[in-house]
Amino acid sequence: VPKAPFPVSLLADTSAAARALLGAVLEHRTSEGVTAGRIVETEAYLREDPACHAHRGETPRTRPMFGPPGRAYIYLIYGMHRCFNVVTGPPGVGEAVLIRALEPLAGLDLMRRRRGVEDIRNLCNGPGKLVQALGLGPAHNDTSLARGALRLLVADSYPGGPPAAAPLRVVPRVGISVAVDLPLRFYFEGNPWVSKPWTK
DNA sequence: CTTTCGATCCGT
DNA sequence: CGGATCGAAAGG
Repeated sequence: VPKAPFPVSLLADTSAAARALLGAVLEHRTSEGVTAGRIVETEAYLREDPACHAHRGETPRTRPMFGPPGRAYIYLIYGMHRCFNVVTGPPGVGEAVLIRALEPLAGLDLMRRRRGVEDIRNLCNGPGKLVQALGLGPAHNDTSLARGALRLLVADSYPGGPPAAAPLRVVPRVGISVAVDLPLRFYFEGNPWVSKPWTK
């Protein structure tokens, strides 16, 4: 099965992209091995959205968000974790889709080693967790997802097949303090790999 | 320059 | 429920 890159044309509209990315595969190849997972939970962050890092304009940190779609935006949060985004929208518009959870597909033992946990359910069910499981870091920030060690692929082109069909859930986002009611979080109902946000 | 605080996770 | 841990961004 040839591995096809995820069509960048599907990233033009950020909300639609957040939906379209459900089922796509994120794969990272390193000397340690290959890790990959299917995207099962996303959040859209928009230009006129106060919860969006790029809302107050372009800064050194948010620069990747203003670049062309199909690249990575990875940032440090709480001084210890990192979050991975797919840059979306036209160049010059600071928008992106946060990847919140993956269904582990490949390299599970490597993921376990990197995460320091055994339970498969705790490998990629959170934005910080999946970054750690895939071994992503600052070096991947602002890199292309079309080619290279970190790739975004269409679901059908990856061993494991496409995701099962289920009702789409569109609900408020997790962990933000502004624009808390915008329905910009996407996942399929009943998917067991979706994160379980901390009730705080 | 100083202070604040976050698109999180984990152990208790 | 509190702590870790640090840099970006806001405030003075």
